Amino acid sequence: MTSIKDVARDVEMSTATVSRALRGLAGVSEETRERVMESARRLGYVPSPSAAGLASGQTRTVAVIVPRVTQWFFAALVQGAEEVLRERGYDLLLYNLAGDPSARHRVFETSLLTKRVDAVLILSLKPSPDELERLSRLGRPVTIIGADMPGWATVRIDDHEAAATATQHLVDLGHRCIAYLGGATEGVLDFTAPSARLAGYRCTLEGAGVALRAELEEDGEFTVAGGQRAARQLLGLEVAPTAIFAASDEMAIGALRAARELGVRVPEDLSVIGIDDHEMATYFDLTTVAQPVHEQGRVAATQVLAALTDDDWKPEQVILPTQLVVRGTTAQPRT
Amino acid sequence: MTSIKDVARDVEMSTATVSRALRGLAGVSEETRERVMESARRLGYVPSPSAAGLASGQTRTVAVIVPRVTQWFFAALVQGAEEVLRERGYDLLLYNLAGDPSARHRVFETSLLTKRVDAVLILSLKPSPDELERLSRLGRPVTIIGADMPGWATVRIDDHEAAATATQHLVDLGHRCIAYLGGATEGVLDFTAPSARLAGYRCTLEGAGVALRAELEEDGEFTVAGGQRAARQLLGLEVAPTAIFAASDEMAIGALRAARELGVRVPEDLSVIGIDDHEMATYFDLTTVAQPVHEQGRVAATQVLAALTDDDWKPEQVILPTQLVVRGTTAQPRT
DNA sequence: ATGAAAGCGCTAACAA
DNA sequence: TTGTTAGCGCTTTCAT
Repeated sequence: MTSIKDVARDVEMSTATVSRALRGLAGVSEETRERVMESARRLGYVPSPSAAGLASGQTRTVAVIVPRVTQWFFAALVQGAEEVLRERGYDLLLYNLAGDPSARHRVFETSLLTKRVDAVLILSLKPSPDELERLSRLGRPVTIIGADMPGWATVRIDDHEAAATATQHLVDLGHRCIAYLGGATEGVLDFTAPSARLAGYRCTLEGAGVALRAELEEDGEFTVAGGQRAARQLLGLEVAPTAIFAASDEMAIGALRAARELGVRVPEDLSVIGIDDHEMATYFDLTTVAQPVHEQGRVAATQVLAALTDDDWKPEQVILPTQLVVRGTTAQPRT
Repeated sequence: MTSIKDVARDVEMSTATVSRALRGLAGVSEETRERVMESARRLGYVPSPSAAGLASGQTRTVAVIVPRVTQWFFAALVQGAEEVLRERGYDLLLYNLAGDPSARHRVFETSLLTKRVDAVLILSLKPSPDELERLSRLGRPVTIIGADMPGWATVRIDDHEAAATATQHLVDLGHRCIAYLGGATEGVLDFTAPSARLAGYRCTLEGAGVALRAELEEDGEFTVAGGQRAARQLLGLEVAPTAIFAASDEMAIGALRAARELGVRVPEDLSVIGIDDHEMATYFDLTTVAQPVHEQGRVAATQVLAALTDDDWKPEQVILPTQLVVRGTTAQPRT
């Protein structure tokens, strides 16, 4: 394996100069740089990240912690982040928790990350106080996507507003009996979205003078299957809703499925709206509040890299815009 | 940052012994091992992967190269692989090509991989001869998922058989005018599946004494949108097919969408079958030939790690079974 | 069972 | 602009 020494010998220079030339640092004559580059190419030289990391303390690697890559939403975030990282020459170390509590424990507690990565990207997970403590002890930039944590660098949408937009759309159509499909609003595995979206739903209904009914708020676990189960429940109510606002498109898709099962026509008998603009949303003709998923991944990666290079960097809370996308699953209630 | 030296000093031993004790190597007294462990814990010692990598030449990291994480199929493979890697203490470096040719070029050509990972997992990509050449020069274990490449370690399903099963299902139902939705069967971006599935389709039709019609074979690009476009085309034919076999569930979903658009009823006027058993398949009530996606990721990771540890390891071609899953999108043709 | 010592391949501070 | 010289924090012979 050819090392920097081989290149140095080849161009008859010190390894220091070769290192500088290869990394594009200042203080190297143009001629030298070219000779070094040419030699490196000719000899097939590839730098050793381990050696560079050991000597410099920088790994040019970013850890991305994701709840579950198989969910389109998280995968899209990862993809956005990966693009930016790659462009800037950083590698992406993927930690997929996939619902395994021990995996989460290991990543955070046993400081797997120490000395291994330059920065950390946390996708749609709300770290516990203990985990936050460990993260800050890491002494490395951390950006969190989808959480509202003052003092930390975060990227998210305005969940309250997004939910309000969705609910208002239903209200504007004339619906008064509107159910909510959400998820757990507390617990370690929670993130900001569920509670903020629930609040947005409630506020809007109250603003419209509609009384809240506890039995119209169901837990759909943010999955298709959970949404289907919860919607089945809702549609079986004595006073069934004429519309369902699901806090995620996957739950909304589950609701559509439940409606079909029960012979409830959409949008004639039931309107359904989600949040996300999932890649499949268009194929279900689902009305939704779109959020820039891919872009959030990009912004988060950009932010965390900025923290690595800018000296006067301080954590920012970035909020990206959402947009109502009206498709075919919402309509006026039958009179 | 506490290093191995600090621990050595603390237990009044050499760093060599501490290193051995920490890694569970033989030749360390039980008492010493316990003292070392305790001290390491107390001092909050975390080993440096860079240093270990530099000294040992092993990074305990595996590169996973994936065409596009946002596609459920690939994400599920990644998740399967990640589980196994994590269990065994390996990290996963994700390279997402996402259709960016320069990304692919960079990963393979500029040997981003050299000195960085112990092994490589390639998901559903058929490396070009040039890329194969580079991979073998890596001198590291490589496992390829979804390709049929004798001499290399591969994990896949029998694509020919899967396609035959799907086609035969339609034939058995009485269909004679069966269209095929596939993808490019050549080019660098191709993998084994498209051509093998097309062949399985053709063989089965011929076996059933049904004449092939070129206009019934369409390119759906293995995406929902592509499938929809291609199916629209097929359904507009003068002699339109009574059934469509899509080589992937995503294309099948596109076909369902096209049928709905055109007022073609499924399964009354048109039967649709896919391959994969995509997570959404059940919500579309899609008949399909299921393949063990997650499991293929696990097997591939297990295989590549075995190569790392077993001395007498040689590349194996693993083929995992598929299974017909009949749901509601296939039925007898109307007479 | 343990230790001494020589690197692994690079970066960075200091000199020249 | 370039070179010299120490390491970075481990692992791994080779001794003992």
